Amino acid sequence: MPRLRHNEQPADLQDAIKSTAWKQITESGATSLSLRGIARELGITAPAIYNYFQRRDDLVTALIIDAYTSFGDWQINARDAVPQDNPAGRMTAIGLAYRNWARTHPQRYQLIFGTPIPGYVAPLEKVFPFAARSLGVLVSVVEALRAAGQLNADDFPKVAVGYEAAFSTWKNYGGEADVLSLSVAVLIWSHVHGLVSLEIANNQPPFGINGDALYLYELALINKQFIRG
Amino acid sequence: MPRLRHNEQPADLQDAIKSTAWKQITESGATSLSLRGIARELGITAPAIYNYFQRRDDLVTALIIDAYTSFGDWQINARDAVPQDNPAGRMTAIGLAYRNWARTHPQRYQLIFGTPIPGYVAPLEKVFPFAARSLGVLVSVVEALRAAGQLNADDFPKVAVGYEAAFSTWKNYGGEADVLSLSVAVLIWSHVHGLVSLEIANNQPPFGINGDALYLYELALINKQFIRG
DNA sequence: AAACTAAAATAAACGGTGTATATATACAGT
DNA sequence: ACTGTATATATACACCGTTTATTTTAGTTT
Repeated sequence: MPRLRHNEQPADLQDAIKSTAWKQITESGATSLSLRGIARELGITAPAIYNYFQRRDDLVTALIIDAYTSFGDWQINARDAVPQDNPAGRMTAIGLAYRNWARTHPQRYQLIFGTPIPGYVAPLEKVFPFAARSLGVLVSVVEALRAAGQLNADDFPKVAVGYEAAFSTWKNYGGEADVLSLSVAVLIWSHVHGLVSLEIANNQPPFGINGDALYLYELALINKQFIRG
Repeated sequence: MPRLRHNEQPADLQDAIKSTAWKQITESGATSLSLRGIARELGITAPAIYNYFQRRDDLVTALIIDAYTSFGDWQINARDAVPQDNPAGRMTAIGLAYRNWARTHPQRYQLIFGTPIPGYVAPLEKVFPFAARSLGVLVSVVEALRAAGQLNADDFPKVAVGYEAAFSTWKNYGGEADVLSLSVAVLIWSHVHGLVSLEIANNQPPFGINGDALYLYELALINKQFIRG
């Protein structure tokens, strides 16, 4: 037998390419990510990268998966630091962790939720499991609230006919969450995402409010809206 | 006197460049905007564009200003279609208009709130007046609520010390709005922005909720939270 | 140990981008 | 007609992702 294939041997260069990519993203932003730049820093030629990533977009996808993994870790750790019998406290904890992660890793946040790479569109089938792992933390907290009879979402809109099938996609990746819990989680997610994305992208007009206080106010609003008792 | 300068004569080509840019953005997305592509379609050479826009980024800024103007128009029309003595109705109207505009012009929305152009960062001093005109509509509705004693935001966090000065920037462009009204407007804006940006970017997991119903639910939440009476 | 074979690197090139510089052209005022 | 300037083009540079052909490298087999 000849030389082993990549996926059968320790992929040193593959890791080196990714970490160099992260280094450049951290230093100069995701928009200036370039295969040639990575190769330059590694002392190799650009086409050599194609032995490890068939396209630039495949590298970006790998980076996005790394980012989602890091994000999901923060969410899991934040949730599990609060006792299981306190879902309201867990909700606040993961909300704070959401913003903290985004402010600690703004480039990663942009990579996931922005569109910094020209022409790149994330392949859902590859990224979804890792995105689901992250959102799944919020879903699990909503589920816990529901199980404890503390979820205040009686008048929540029903999922439209024709979309139930799409929910099974989630179940394949993210477990057995209830349809209502998923829907509520998406809306809560959109609230924190709205504030944080504006803050990270610096799109907030420069009449800057106290960011910490405003975010805490928002988390309190979420609790007031969706948690009873 | 020699030939007139651009800004003193009918700027045919300047407009042609912009509308060709919009055409290409609409057809193939903002990420594939290219000066050479525009020149190709106009039958001129790429450097000729530099007589009208000193940099690619200046063209993008002009496009963003156009987009903000269109967005602001929708906001103004939506607000003024509801009687002045019904600020709650006006709030819902501009909320619906926000999403309708984004869904009608997803590329324009992305151009303003996404980062589709590699390396581009909007020059705040040029863009701010037009952004302020758009957000100013929401601010004006919040102001009307406050004036009518219907604004429910007693426990809203105060603006942090050191930021008051930044508020005067807003006043220069956007008028005499109260600091509290501005703060509340930003939070409301972040709510609709969170939902709409996820919808436009297709970042919402594919267990799609009925988008219309969910958005209406969110607008109802906003009314419940911030409007009394 | 030598020969073979396939993986992984390089070299060179293609078509694309934004942009700077130098040059040609067209037009207004004297 | 001449002159000056605005505006076009021509050319070139430095990037980019990607493809092709070629060389090097290293493990397996004889």
